[in-house]
Amino acid sequence: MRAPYGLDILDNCLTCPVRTQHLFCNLSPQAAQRLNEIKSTAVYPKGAVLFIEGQQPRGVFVLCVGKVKLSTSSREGKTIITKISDSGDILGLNAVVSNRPYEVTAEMMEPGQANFIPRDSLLLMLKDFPDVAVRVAQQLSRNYFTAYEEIRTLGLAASPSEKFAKLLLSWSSKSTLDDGSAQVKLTLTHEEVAEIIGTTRETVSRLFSEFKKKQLMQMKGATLVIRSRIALERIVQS
Amino acid sequence: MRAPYGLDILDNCLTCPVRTQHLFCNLSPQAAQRLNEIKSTAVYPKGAVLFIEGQQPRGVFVLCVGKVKLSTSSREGKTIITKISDSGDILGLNAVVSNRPYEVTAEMMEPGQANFIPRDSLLLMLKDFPDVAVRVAQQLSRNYFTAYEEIRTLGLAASPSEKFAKLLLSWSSKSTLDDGSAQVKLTLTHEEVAEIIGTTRETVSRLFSEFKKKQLMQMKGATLVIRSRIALERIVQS
DNA sequence: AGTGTTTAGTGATCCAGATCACGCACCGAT
DNA sequence: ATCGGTGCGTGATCTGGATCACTAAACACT
Repeated sequence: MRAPYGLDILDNCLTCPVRTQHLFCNLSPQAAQRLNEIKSTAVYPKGAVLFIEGQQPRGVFVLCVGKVKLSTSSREGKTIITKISDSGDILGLNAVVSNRPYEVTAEMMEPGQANFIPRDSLLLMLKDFPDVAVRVAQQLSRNYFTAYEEIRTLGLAASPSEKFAKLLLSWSSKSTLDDGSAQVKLTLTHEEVAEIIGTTRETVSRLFSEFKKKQLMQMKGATLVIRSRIALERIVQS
Repeated sequence: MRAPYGLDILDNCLTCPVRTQHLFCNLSPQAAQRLNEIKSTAVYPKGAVLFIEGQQPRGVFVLCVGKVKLSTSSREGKTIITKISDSGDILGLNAVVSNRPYEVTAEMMEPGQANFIPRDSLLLMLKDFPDVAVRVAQQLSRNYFTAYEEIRTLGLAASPSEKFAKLLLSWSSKSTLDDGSAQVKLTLTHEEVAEIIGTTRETVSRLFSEFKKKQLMQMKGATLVIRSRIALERIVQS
């Protein structure tokens, strides 16, 4: 991990891995300049809450360092985690653009850093800089796409096993070796995994055992080793 | 229903009920002009398919007349209906903006009419007209919002009864009388309702009986009469 | 009117996964 | 060491809805 201090958006753009088409990269110099004027940077401890479901949108957060858990809860206390964001992600964009309450709660899962852009400034920018507006539209439609994936998983994938397999695949896709195996640092509790795939803690425990027994995966300390993606894909079937 | 022929986007804007903040209304004259140049209008019979899940996006459809069923299917043939669109809705926008395959299949549920705007023309417009880009961004974030609602329903609402109650509420909200009752023309089969709330046809049948017995609703021919929203809201609880 | 086709209602069975109820391992604090 | 807290593993039970298998309407089309 890079030094979390002293980054501005442009630096971050340059240093962030992969994100070449990041929302705020390769903008016109004027837009980039403006962006750096209106943003402010802050450091957050683990457990810090950036915003809460239902709040009026104050602005967007551009995550530089750390992981963020996005979740929604029902009145009865059931919670689902809809996404784990990491560096480069834009949080709260939909709420800001549509001027509706934040639809999720965003909580830091580890210490990190984020740039904050106030709502009004961002909206003004959209009007002044067409390139930014187009970027924002693209980002929104990407968000929509992942939301749709979620809907498919929740609505079509029948069994918890299927959803679990899907989750493992999504994890491993970020770091798959040439031989089809992958290693992922597991930072979530069983409880949290349950909230992602919409089942209970106990079922997740049993899924872990089951998948280990079936040689689909194994644990090395806190590292999850996935044997073969192909076998998992056979389980998913959707 | 108005005469389905001879409408152009601007006419439609003027004649469409409610939609004052419709995507293509109140644009700058130049933008409106351009829009009318690039759009083309067509009439579709019942059952016509505007686009299919997985296809490369050709463009967006602005629905003028008729209802459209948006659905996704899994490989095993299970289908979920994610939305019933009606006049004024923009279909395929996300796919076009993000240049990914259409994420749903769009099928006319009744004869209707739609304007088609080809992908390239639309994307060019976004670059030339910032106001259109902002509108598109807003529309996308609204789409995201409804998708998120869907996620909440699927992920948090436990029982079919709950989801069914939620569905009835969403129907009645469009046409509730002062005394809390509402009448809705039921155009869907039990099968289709099942695909919306993610359960089986049989369960939907039983839900209908159950809700009738509990005095929550009743049928008058093809018209669904909802007694009191309050009772339904008690069932939803989320 | 008659015949095929889609839609609805309902009972009987079955089972995956929720729920409940433990015991145990681990870790940091006193 | 001891103690609380948090997360994990697993058995025993219970149940809501899926599934299967029908019959009965409703409708559509010569």
